Amino acid sequence: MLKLAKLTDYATVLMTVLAAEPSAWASAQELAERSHLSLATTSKLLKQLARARLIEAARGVHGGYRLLRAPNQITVADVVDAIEGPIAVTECSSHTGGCSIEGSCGTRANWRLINTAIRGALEAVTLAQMTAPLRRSGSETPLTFHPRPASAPPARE
Amino acid sequence: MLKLAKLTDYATVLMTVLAAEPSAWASAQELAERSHLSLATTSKLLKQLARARLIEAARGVHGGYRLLRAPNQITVADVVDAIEGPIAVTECSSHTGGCSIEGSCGTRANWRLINTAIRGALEAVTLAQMTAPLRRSGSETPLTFHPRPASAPPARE
DNA sequence: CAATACCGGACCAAAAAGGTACGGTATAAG
DNA sequence: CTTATACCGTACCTTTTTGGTCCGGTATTG
Repeated sequence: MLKLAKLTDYATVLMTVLAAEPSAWASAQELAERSHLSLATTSKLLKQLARARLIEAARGVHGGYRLLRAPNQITVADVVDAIEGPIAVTECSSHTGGCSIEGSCGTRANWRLINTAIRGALEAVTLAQMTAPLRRSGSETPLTFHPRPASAPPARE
Repeated sequence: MLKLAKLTDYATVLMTVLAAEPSAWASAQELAERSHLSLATTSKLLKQLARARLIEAARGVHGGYRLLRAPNQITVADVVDAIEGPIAVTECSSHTGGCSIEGSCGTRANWRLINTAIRGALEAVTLAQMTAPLRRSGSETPLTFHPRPASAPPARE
């Protein structure tokens, strides 16, 4: 468990499809086909992604959607935020109050840390990396977690 | 979002309560009171934790529960596993098959990495740390994520 | 044998997630 | 200026998951 919503997963698929041709407009219809999702679901997700300002929308005959930032400037964390809202592993890991044992519970701070670490893991992977089949530099390539995703990985263009 | 179940949160509370006196037996009744949870819910969770071999149970008049390992040998990941089952951020991040776009989707490997990183974050925090109010060595203490925790491996049995 | 306590499920209600539908509005072509 | 395309907003419904409770059974102690 500790899984994220299916729709979030779908959203990342859509985003990677969009990342394949960053500057071209693609209609919801097209994207639905390419991602093997229903048009209705696709539309719903695209709307949410547009509202979160990850993609931009254009109406009209030749309208559609396209990324608003370069694939290496969009992280998985961005997509999760867009669909599920801010990450909060536990009730108390983000906002205070609402927990009945607030006073006696000394674990809040630790949850916050865990939360931050998880977010870091999601921020460490960009769309550009998701589209690339993963360069393997060994048998297993552990995901190194840098608090800030600084450098741009080699986009396959 | 990306939150873990409330019951998992409760379970960690129970575990920290147990960690306060690692060698003493405590009945479900007692634990329920100390954790401010209902007896029914407490029992259910304790049963699951016992089945996962994180705690041991003793029946009879002076029975109860207690930790099966030292507080610094039990991680948050263990508790999550016990209550929610193995961590799997997406459908495809653990087992193969079942995904309709399995073939065309090049993101599986990356999800696996993200999954591993998240698990690492959960494995990096032990019960002992959860009970301690967190030693702060600065303004903010970021949780350093080591892909492989050297000193305290999870090693479930 | 009686009181204490854990064991194993079944069960249910509430909440969340997944998915669909529909009336509305902007754009561009003819 | 009409029409076809395509996004927009939101309401709606169905299914699944989650949270929580209850009960009959078994082991242990005195």
